[in-house]
Amino acid sequence: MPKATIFDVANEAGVSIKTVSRVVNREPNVRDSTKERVQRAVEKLNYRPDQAARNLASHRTHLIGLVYDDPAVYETPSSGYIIRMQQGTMRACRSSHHELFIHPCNYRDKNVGAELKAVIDQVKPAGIVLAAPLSNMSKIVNAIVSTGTPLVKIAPGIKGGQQYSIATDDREISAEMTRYLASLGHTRIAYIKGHPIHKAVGNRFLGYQDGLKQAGLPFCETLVCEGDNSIGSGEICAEQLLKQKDRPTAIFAANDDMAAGVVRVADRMDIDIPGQLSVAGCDDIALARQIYPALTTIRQPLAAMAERAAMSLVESRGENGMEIFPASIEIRESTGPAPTS
Amino acid sequence: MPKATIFDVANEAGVSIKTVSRVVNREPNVRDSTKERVQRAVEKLNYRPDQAARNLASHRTHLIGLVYDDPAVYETPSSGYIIRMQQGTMRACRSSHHELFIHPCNYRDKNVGAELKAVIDQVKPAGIVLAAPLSNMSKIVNAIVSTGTPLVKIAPGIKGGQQYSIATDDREISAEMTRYLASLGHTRIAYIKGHPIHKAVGNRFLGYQDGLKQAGLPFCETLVCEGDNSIGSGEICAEQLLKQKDRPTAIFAANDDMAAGVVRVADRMDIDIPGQLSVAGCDDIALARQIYPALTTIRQPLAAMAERAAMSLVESRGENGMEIFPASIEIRESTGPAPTS
DNA sequence: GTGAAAGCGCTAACAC
DNA sequence: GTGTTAGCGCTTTCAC
Repeated sequence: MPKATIFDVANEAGVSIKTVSRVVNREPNVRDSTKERVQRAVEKLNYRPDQAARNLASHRTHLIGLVYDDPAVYETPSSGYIIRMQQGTMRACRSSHHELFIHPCNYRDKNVGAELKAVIDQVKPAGIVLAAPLSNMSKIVNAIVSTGTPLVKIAPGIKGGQQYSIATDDREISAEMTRYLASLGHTRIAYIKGHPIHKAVGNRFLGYQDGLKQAGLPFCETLVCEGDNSIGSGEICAEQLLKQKDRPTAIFAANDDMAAGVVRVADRMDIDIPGQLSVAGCDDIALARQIYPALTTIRQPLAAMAERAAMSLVESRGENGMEIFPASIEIRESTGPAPTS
Repeated sequence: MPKATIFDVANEAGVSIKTVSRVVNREPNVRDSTKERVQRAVEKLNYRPDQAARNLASHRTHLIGLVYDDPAVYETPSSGYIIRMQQGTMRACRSSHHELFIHPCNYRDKNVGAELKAVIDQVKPAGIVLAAPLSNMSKIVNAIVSTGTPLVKIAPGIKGGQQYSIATDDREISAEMTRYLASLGHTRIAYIKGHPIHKAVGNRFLGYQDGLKQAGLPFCETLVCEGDNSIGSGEICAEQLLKQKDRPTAIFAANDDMAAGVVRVADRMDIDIPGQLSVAGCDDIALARQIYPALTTIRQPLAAMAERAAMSLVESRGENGMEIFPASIEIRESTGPAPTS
């Protein structure tokens, strides 16, 4: 049988197509009895509104876009972060009958703005979920905003902006992790900073300094190193940190990938984790549990955050402001008491 | 200025809308001079065809769907595999002005078939790229085929079916890996099988047996263990294999995740890799280089395969048959000469 | 509460 | 080669 249209349903129910449209779109002003009659007809004919027609007439679609920086291009395969975001947005899409399209892009490219505009213009998504670090780049944000498409930013790292944001309390939880390491007896706690372009990750460094102060430990420049969020940069930083004469007994990295790099170097240098060195990461991506020893890390509810972001889009309450999701410390195998040398 | 329509362009160029349509869609039978005139008008008015209208009139979209099993639900985060596929299909989409929508699904669910049909019905994608192991499940394949949507299967593991397939020479390359291990002096080479639902991974076991035979080594039941493609199952198998009195000196796992599990167990049991145990995986996902020691593995050009799949869809030559991409052996840190006990 | 009619901006079929 | 004319299946506007 050929696909039923809105006319078939109207015929079957003995009403006009407008009434069918009202019922299908849950608009008010339809008598209950009429509504029921229409719903029966819909069932009977197995009617499903045609999206393309709907899109054309309404100038909107049921597509949610997830826009993120594509790390693959730069050999920093922190895909765990992205996968978790995808899962969250996907969950929201499923429950709201939307579909998800993904658009990895490269912020280093001069034309990202124009590219994004073109894509949005083309797809006409119902909304965009914008992942960090793109969410803290005005170039990107403005390009999306200029299309008039609803936007939610994930972990923009800063308060400003007229868009709704979803973030975690990076600074506080990082302070807590630092205090936890101090509580294990570590006094030389090193820190590996992330890529400076990523504002939210930058907040973690502030938290590290807070934690040090709260634990009564001095901040020491030589115990800080700057990576770029990749495993490779974690390795380079770890080598630098661990070849010092008075080397740290704990290293806290601003993300799990860099922490994994530290573990690789320690393995290679035959430094026992956590016996001689404690390592902590941040994000709790899958990798944290895949390596040995499994990483103590900060669990960010990324999927939940992304799901919330997508839901706020489909519910399209044009909120602004920021919602904070609580992060938590996940203690695994890579941290332990400071060595008693 | 309001968005230009095909009428505006036709006016500007002094032709009919059909001619504009021809030029925009690169159809033949347009005089060069007319074509140029139209193109100038398009430029001038910055005309971009409206996708929704196009979709409605043509009953097609410019969306490519990537359908895969969502491992997240089952705590087997082998996301590396999926990410590589996404990258490949994305590349094809970019170069052909398509967008990518992703649809993870769960083959264990009774209703996947209906769900897929509904989604396809809704989105009307130009084509579907179907990842393994879904590609070897007739329930899934038939559901998609019944919608009439072009389909390309990735690594279906078997020849049959009327759809175009893209695969690697799993069996041969696995034999080669086995011979490589034998050439290092290993005589007790264990194998960890993958989940039986995954046909392509099953072929690797045949290759292992081929390789053993070619190297003149006996096949030994007690050196074979069956996992489910997850890290956790790799750990369980490794424990079983390594607690034997006459334990293997090499373990070849049917995928990288399980190989990573072996590495975790060896670390825990203080077995040196590759000094006392060589470990080899398959797929070359990012994880293979993220752990220490980095895994010797079989490099599958997954992204290239997925890209080819998506391209064949947008070029919509209704091919069938199977295209084989060559895999290669990637020697890293986890394999070495057999111990000379 | 409900319906009639007018598009939305394109593609497809066919005429010229 | 090029143009004409119908739709595609909805939403919107506004009248009743």
